[in-house]
Amino acid sequence: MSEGLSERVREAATTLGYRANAGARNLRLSRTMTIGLIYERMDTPVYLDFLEGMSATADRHGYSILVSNAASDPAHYRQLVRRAYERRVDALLLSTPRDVRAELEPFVTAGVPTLALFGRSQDCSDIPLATVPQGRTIGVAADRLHELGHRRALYISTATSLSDRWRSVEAAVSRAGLDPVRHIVESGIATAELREELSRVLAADPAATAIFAHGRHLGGLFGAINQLGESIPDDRSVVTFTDSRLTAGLIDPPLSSIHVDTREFGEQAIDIVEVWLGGSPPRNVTALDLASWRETESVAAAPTR
Amino acid sequence: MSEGLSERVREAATTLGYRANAGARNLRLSRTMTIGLIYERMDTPVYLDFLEGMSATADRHGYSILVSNAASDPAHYRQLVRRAYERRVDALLLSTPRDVRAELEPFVTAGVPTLALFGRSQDCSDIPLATVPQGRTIGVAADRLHELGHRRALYISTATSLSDRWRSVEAAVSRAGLDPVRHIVESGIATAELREELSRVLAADPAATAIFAHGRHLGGLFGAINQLGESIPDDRSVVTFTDSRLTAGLIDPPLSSIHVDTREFGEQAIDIVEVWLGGSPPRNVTALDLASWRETESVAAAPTR
DNA sequence: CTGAAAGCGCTTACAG
DNA sequence: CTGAAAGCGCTTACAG
Repeated sequence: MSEGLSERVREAATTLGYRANAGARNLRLSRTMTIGLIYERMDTPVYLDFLEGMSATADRHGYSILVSNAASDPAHYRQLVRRAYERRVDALLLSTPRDVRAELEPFVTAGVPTLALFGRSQDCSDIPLATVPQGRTIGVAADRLHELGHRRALYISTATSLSDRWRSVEAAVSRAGLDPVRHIVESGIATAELREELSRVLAADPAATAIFAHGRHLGGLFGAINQLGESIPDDRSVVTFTDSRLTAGLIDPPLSSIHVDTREFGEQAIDIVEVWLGGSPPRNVTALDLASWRETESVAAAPTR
Repeated sequence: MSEGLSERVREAATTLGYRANAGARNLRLSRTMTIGLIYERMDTPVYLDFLEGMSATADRHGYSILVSNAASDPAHYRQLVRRAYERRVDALLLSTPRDVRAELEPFVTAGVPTLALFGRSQDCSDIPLATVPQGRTIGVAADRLHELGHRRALYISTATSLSDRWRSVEAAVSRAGLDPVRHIVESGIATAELREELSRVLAADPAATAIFAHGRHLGGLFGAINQLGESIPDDRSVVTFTDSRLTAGLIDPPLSSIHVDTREFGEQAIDIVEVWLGGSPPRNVTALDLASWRETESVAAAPTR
């Protein structure tokens, strides 16, 4: 075939608008160039950061991402896993998988890369996990708070958490020489209600001058502190977790945080999968060093009695 | 075939773990049961709300969603459109398409449902658009601010916006009897820098007691107001746009807003596509009535001189 | 009613 | 080097 001919064919293809059918090609090559992502829920902007990172690297490797959301429904989660298998995704990323081991069996049997993210339940303990351990960084924060004179730390969160952050906080805070206390908040509580609840908690515990809280409880916390006539950081120092790039611009001065680069986490998750597709499965748990302590004006010396 | 046999076959299939290959089935049926979603960027949590709504309805109809992100790169956007075509998505949702008309041609020719979201550039004016018009609601807000004694409204935003909100604000605000002024912010500006910039703007314009600002500029705005020793709502009333469910919990008291139910928008976008797949294309622009005025303590009577 | 064949749109090994 | 055939895993129209 002459060079000129090949050129003319190419030209004709462009003119006629021929575009190869990727599905047909992939059927022939028995792959789909598709990576499944199943979210257990979509309740924090951090998931968009993650998706952005994933999407960027997957794109670069020619993969497309099939996202879905179980919306906190375990049965739905299982169904989504089955669907992902029917679609023969080349790899599956699972946000906090819980009680889905049976549905994952076809993937495991077929040797399809299947990676748990953020956390996983007991039954899925043989499914490789990628996480960003925050214990060390929480330790840095706790030490700093102790240095600033704080002696009692309050951790605010909902009850269930597969990533089990309370244990990390409790351990790190005790080690630093502060008393750890926990306040459990009902999941999905309204901000106004949370404000009242935290007002009582704070009023009853003036010694808890260091506070760790998650993004979704920040509004209620600020409201409570305000309502009590207290202020940040004069009366209470506040630290938050994995703040999203997308919400950072909402608070000024910005909060001190156990920061996690979630976008980068997304990129590295795909890297792991990519290597796995190349034949090397990851270890049972891959700890990504993506957490860092970010100190801002929301943290200061503990008030003197 | 006896009923018992059919039952035994079904059983055997389950035991052996047989799951039909959806790709092969879809090739035969020349469809993919896949809907493409291309984001021009992923810079607000609102996009996760939208994705959640889309995902829920698409799921219900048996469709999967292929998301991608052009990350503000026009060439990348065009490439993603080509990729979506190669994958033969059954329908394509485009967040603010701009200068991609040529790449959309194969979809248009093939009669594949292709829907623009939020806004579209001039060249894409024949691609049906779904939006949530906010003019009326901005009018309600403006009237309310006038009623509260405000006479000058400041609108803060970046320069480019396909949805062109400034025109709506300008028109509505003037109609209500307030002077509209605009302050253009550099895209991607840091919160601290924005705080300084807005401090100067506000100091120079004490009469602008009503302020309209987007989520990403709120931190800087709060900082500026604080820095000037002013407060909300005593000195300035603040209104924001399409606040995300995901960030609502971050601010207390909550902000007044031109609220848009973005999750529902996602659901209805899929409904439109679903009807289109059934044979009825939508009108050139579908205006969804999903905006509402939410008044909170961030808005109050204008200060008396 | 049952079973084999054709075909969806590709790629690749193979014969000419 | 070129061209026709086989096959990826399904569904459906068709012959027996």
